Amino acid sequence: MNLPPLSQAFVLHFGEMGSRWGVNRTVGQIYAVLYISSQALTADDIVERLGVSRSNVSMGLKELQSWRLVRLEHRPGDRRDYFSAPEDVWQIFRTLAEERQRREVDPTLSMLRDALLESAGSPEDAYAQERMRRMHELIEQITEWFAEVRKLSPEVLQSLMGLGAKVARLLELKERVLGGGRKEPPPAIATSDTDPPLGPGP
Amino acid sequence: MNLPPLSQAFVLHFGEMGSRWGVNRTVGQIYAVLYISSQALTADDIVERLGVSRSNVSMGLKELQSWRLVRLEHRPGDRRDYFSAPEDVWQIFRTLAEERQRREVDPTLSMLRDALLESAGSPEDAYAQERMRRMHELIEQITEWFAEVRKLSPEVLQSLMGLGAKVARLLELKERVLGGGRKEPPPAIATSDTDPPLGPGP
DNA sequence: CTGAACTTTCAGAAATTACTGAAATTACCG
DNA sequence: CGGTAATTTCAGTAATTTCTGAAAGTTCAG
Repeated sequence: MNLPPLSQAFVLHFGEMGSRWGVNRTVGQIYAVLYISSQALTADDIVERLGVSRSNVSMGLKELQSWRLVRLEHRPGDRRDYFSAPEDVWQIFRTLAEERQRREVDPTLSMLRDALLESAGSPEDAYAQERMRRMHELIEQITEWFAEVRKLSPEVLQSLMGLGAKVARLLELKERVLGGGRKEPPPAIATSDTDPPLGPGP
Repeated sequence: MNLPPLSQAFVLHFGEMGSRWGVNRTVGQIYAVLYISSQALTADDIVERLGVSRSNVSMGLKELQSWRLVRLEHRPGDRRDYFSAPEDVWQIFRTLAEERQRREVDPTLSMLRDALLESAGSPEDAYAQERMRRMHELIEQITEWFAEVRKLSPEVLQSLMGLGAKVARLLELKERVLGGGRKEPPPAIATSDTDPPLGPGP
């Protein structure tokens, strides 16, 4: 590996972390190299910095492109592909969240929806189905919330995050000022804690 | 695998998904079996349902315990260990988020902090360090926000999620009502989009 | 103690995943 | 076209991870 010391530490760390994620070491390292590079790099630049095979880099870049985490560009009079990682960290975060949603959450939602349409053929399955319903409900709620939040500009989002839990106090404020002018009526909100117990299974 | 049809589909799916996550197929399946079970199960019950070795189940349960996703209980007059998955889906979500924070985010924050304390020995490293600073900033902000949000009760949290992006409008409302009575002064909020460009590297 | 019931550990086998170099393919230039 | 510079694919190998059965460990009743 051919990198200055700080960069090397960062790249090695991303290699390790990559594995805790859905990507392999090399993919993590390639992304790290691009993230801290001040200019776009060719695949051979990356080979040179990481000391892995050209084909490995090619595959890694392809995977990073499928995550929309790297961008491909070209230079006039140069046939090579140049790769770079978008700079805006908020945008990176958003992209990551979207891709994970697509890869991890959507298939699960879809499986749960299918299972909820079937009719249970045994008491065990009936109970299982009820548990799936609860999981489906949760995931759908979080998914919808996140889709909404994605519409906010980074500025507003940052303000909200800056407020942190104080947002909860805003909620009370709203109640006070607008006097419960919500779409849904204000009866006690159902929570998992207050859901009726499912009762013992078979 | 010895499970009724709906349960089996769910368990198989969790096995697949487990791999996209940081856990292996068996661990995912064990969790799934416990999640949809109406009562606590012994390790041998799980062996029976999944058709994997006893030792594999033992290791998987240990891992799930380290994630705080399963709970161990005992019954009077029975020496065996009984395992169950907590019922409350919100609590499960919270636990997952906390563990991932601990395993994926905290080590990265720590590495970044260390790197930011060093002094860069080359122009490349100086640029890399600046990029790391931006990443550190983002992660820290999101981490703090999440720590705040964790303090909210599930009820309030659900209300907030129900509001979705409408929360942003609350923000404007607050400005209007309270007239900018914030801790921090209200100059334009710095965003990644408006950060000064770092300029070309070396 | 002893032994039965249960759980954990661990070394090696099996399965999976990652990586490489060679060959095939693509893109472009003259 | 033919040639060259680049990228991609792929079959085989290397490395890693997962899984198992056997052995060791633990707990508790008698």
